Amino acid sequence: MNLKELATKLGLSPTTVSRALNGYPEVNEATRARVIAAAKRHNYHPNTRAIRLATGRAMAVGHVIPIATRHEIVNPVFADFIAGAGETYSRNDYDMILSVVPDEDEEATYRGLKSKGNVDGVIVHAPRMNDPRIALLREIGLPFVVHGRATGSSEPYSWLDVNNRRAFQRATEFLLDLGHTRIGLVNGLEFMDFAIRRRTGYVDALTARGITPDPALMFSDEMTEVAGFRATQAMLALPQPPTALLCASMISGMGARRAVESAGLTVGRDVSIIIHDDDLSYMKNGEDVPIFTATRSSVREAGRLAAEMLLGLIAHPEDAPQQRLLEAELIIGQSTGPAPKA
Amino acid sequence: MNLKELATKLGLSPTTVSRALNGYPEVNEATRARVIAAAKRHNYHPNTRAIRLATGRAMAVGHVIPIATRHEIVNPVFADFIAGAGETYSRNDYDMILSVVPDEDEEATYRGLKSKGNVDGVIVHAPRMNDPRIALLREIGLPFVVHGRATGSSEPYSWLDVNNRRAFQRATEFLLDLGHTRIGLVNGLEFMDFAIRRRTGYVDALTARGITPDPALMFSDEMTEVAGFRATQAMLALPQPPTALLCASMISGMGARRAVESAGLTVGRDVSIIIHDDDLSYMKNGEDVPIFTATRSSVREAGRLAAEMLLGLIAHPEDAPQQRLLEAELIIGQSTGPAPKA
DNA sequence: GAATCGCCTCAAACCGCTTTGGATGGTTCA
DNA sequence: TGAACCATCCAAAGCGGTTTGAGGCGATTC
Repeated sequence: MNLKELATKLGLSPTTVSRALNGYPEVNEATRARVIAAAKRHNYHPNTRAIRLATGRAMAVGHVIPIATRHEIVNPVFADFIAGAGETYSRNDYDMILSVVPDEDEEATYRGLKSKGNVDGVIVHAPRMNDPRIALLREIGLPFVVHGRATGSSEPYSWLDVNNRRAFQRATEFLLDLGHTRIGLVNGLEFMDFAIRRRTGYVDALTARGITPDPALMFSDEMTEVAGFRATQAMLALPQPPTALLCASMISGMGARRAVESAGLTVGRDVSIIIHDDDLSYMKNGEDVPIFTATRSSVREAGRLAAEMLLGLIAHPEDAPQQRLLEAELIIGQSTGPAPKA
Repeated sequence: MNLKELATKLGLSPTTVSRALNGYPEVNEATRARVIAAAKRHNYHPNTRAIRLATGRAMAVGHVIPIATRHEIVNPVFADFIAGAGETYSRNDYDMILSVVPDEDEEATYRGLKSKGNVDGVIVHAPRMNDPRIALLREIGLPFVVHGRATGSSEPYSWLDVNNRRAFQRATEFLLDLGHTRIGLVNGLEFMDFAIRRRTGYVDALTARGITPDPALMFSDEMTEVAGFRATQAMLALPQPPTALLCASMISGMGARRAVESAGLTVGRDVSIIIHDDDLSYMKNGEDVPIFTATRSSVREAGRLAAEMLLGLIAHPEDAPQQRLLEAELIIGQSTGPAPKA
């Protein structure tokens, strides 16, 4: 059933039927009702491809997921971020199209998306320092929202981020208040913007209390279980091992836990651990009582909001770029305690 | 730059330019070369929307990710599966469109996808027993491949699955060979097809050795850390606790580990653990020596293959349904050992 | 009674490509 | 030498909608 058939069946022209269904005012309300009823009865759904060609809009947004060719790692937060964004898109009848591309093909992918016209805008994932994608997207004129920020970009652009610096600063202060002074950092890769900011927060908090950050206590790697394990194991082997750790994610925190326990120590007593918790649906940090003390911010909610920002931008491209900074909560769980007496 | 402009610029008709670019034989090779050169020079990319309307093909496949409204859990294997599938799609110039929908809206989503014509086929995720989606998709005539199988569906359909029964059977046998007789099962939700099959494999192996499966040792829940923890904790509190566990995923295995260790026991000595390892990129089971003994099958590879099957089906809809059963490897890690002497 | 005005409706152009059904001119072959 | 045949190219008709510009028509105004 297409528009023309429906129109003939109703004894109307396609024009009128189209207008009736799309809520244009120049059609009699009685007629409109009749048309809508018929459309429902005949189960008429306008062909998306035709709408897209006619209107020039793609009614779709792109998410380009870069795969680091070296590590081949898909960041697990994508799943939840996308679930959140997807909710927004469904509500607005937008499609979400995902491109999984080796990071060296990213530029070509964005250009293709624009020139072939299959999306109206994109979400930029995993921004790095001085991320070239921002200039690129502005150049080719594709609306975009960055999930995170890109230190080093001068011109304003739209982004949505968690206050990573503040979160790790507060977490560090919390540990300091508990009497810890040897605090280790199990950070993500430090060319990623969020990791840089977290490190800054950590360093700032230490410095503010007169503690000189010790490079031997700062690790930076993929946020995997194994990497968390290795970093922790290395730190625990030091002459002056840390009594507390800041971990970049739930998963690296689990690696840290394994290292602590396989060293015969107990988490929360011998070694305190604070993680950053993205509140992933399949990776809940305990139930009533959180397993880990954590800085928490829902990445799913971030997905929802970022998608809304993007749709807004697409609807009003002339608007100024939007920014939104979310604060993480500091939630107390079972993995932290006072520093052990020396 | 569109086709018509390019044609005028070349002094050719749109027809010829289109044919030249699409490799049709009725065009002089010299002309073709000239056209291709001009297209490159002017950075011409055909408008996807127009192609789609003209050809009637969407050049896109859909992945409908159901969100269980009750738990709101996004299965973490999606990320890797989709990364794998995405590779296949990119190579074939297909778009991947993701719909994240509450499971009660699933049927409407599939129908909409078909009648609005935005995809040429779909991948069905997370099949359950007697899954209604199979009949639905056949009815509406949308090509599909199921990731997994749906016990109870009579008519043939295309699927790609891991031999879950066999994997868990072998894992159980391996534990039996090590002298374990009290073996616990920390399974996924048993309305999911894969969970049913795993349980069958486990039960079969026990029965074959004359051991009656003990309901007190069989748990079924979401595959989360917390669920793994709880199930394990409950079993360890039994008068006759298990000396070995089969866990449905790396994540539930981590919960199990936490429970074992917080009971003051040691994994691999007091309690052996075997997990199923989907070989997720961010959740590697150790490096040289695996952390967990595991049945392993790469879900990313599964994504690649399933996508290939689907594209084949779309290209040749008349072909008979395809099936493919992947075998999981049993890899030995540090989490298993002989049964402790009673 | 003619002119004006709103309200509805329609025919036709258009979006940018593919594809069908010729047209053209040069070759080949009987 | 004329017919059949290629090889090459083009005009035009879609694909299924949206949107512009133009009426038709009954009611109102002067």
